[in-house]
Amino acid sequence: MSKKQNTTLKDLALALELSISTVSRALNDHPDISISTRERVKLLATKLHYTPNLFAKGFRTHRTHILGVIVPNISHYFTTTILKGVLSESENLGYRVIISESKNDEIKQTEMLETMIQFGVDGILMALARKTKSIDSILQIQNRIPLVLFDKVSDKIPCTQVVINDEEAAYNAVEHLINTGKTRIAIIKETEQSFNSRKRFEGYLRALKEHNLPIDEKIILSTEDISLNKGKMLTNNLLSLKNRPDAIFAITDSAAIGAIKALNKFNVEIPNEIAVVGFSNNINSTIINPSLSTVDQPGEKIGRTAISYLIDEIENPKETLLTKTVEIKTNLIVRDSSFVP
Amino acid sequence: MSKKQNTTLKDLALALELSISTVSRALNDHPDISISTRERVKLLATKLHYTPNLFAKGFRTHRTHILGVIVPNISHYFTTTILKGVLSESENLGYRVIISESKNDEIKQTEMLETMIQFGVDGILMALARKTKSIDSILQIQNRIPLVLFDKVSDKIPCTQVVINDEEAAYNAVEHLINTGKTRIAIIKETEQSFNSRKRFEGYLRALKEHNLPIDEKIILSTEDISLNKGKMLTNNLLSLKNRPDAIFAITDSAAIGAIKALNKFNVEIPNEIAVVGFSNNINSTIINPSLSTVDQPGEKIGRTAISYLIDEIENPKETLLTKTVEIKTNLIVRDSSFVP
DNA sequence: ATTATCTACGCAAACGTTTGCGAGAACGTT
DNA sequence: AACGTTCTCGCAAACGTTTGCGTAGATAAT
Repeated sequence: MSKKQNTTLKDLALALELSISTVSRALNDHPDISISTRERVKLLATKLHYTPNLFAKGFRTHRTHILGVIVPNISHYFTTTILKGVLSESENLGYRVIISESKNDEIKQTEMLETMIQFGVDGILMALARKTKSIDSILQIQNRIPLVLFDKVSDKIPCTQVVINDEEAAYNAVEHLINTGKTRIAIIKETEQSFNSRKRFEGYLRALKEHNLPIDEKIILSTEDISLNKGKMLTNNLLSLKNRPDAIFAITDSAAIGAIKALNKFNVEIPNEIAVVGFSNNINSTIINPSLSTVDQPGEKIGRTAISYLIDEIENPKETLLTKTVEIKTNLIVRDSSFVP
Repeated sequence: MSKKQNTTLKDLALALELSISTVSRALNDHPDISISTRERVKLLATKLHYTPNLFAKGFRTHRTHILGVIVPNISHYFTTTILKGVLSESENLGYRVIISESKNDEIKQTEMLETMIQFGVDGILMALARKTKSIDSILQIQNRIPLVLFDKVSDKIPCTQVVINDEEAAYNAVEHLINTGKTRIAIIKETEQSFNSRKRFEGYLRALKEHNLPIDEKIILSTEDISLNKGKMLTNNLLSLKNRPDAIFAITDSAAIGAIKALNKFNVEIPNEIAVVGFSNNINSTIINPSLSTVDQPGEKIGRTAISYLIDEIENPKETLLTKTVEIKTNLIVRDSSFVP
């Protein structure tokens, strides 16, 4: 009904007795326009609540100021903290974000890349779906628009990648256990060689080696799809060992919580008999009893830096694509599951 | 480098020796164009991977096929399940979604409404920020584009609102406690009269009345900002009562978990001495020990129906704005915190 | 005085699509 | 044979913005 016509450049031009092009340049601070007229134009523009028509603009400049973000699963708490950073940073820099879930489905993932490009996003930020094989479609995206990877990354894709220092974080976690007097530390990890799992395992190994502790295959457990239940089951296996471990480092919080549940069930004293450390700082980690020691991943910071790199690449296009890994520091949060007063 | 020019209507027209307008109409199934040419055009279009330039299109039609979604906090698990539904349904119907967080800040909320409109969204879906006062700005939005509310709604805004049947859900939860033999049921709710809290309280009262149980003000507890810690504190209060309750109905899972933590601390047997029921079916509800009985809110369904109503309004504009409340059924999940074999 | 340089602005095309209007061809009607 | 319809299609304008180019006037250089 109230058609609330937005004011356009034409309106401003008419009112100021200038040409449309001059008004446009004035608003964009083009040096061809004298300072005085620039100010005159801007004054009226704000007075009339002029806001540029984003379509006409994007239509001309092929820039939409919209970013695409693809995550495997939006319900993971860690993901949402990243999204918080993504949203706030991009809004600060004048961009909006459209989000999609790949559900760890590679087909869907490439579909999304396509439609996002079709929707004209200026750049894409994504965490790879599990077991992403066909790098091709992703590489194709790259000579269309900038791409930045985070969390789930791949060194086969030449772009900037924002991750945490998995290896060091795991090293610190295991070292912490060693410092509390533990000498036989089990690990629960993924079989499937995900980037994160591999790095964390390396950190685990380095910590043991540097502290001259033996590495025992029997307490290095792997599972295909790591989860709370798998954590439980594998912990049961550990408990049935003749030579039980005195600590468990689980590569993910859910597995760690499963471990605690299993230990609780068999009345194993935590952390005295067996300590537990997880990874991610889920909300759950304070719900479980005893509360879980874990590696905190600063999600917001990851999101913010990933976005800032992406926007930088959009606004200052580089000639060559190169892999650049940005590592965000994590920090260990010690709680009751590993705390020895 | 490889400028990968997208094919345009012009290209098709040239190749087919037709005019641009005919090609356009053919692709849009305009009756003026003969079926045979329509097919010819479409064939070549798919062969050449023609995809319409969304900007030019939006520029002309003032339609972007982008929806705006505003939520108070993206990190709430319940919110993410809703978003799952929102994303999948809108993608099915050919729309994309841009998401923003209001952080329960009313100022930010109205800002976001503004910039979303500026970005040309076709419609907006939102959950109100807590204590939203100035309905004005929202009403203003409404005569620009369609608006649908979900979860946190207000009957002062004439639009369709998708919510759960709070009253009935609470009724069922309390009735369940009564059926297990409980007769003195406390409630932990919000003071601030949020829509949800009020409705759930009404359900609580109705359940007691219909089962001829007395209503005792001393076990009706309220808090301004409901949380895990508040749940703990209020439960401590309940425990210090001479006449303790034999069950607690907390209006939110976090408060219920706080209650369980407090009960565990004082070695109160759950559910025999005091049973607990929460509301939301957080992930946490299975982490806590004993596991929490709670009301499951089908987030995905809420998201999907909200989106489908929104898109319907976009594609079939109504003349008059009217309040229409759509209630989604919940169901009670009984776990150990209230289960009596 | 003539020419070159600079400043400040306007003209008009272009981006790709949709759409009102008009018009030729084919057909049937009288 | 003249006329009215219907079916297909093309012409051209329009959406709001950016931008290459042109240019009038002012200033500086020769």
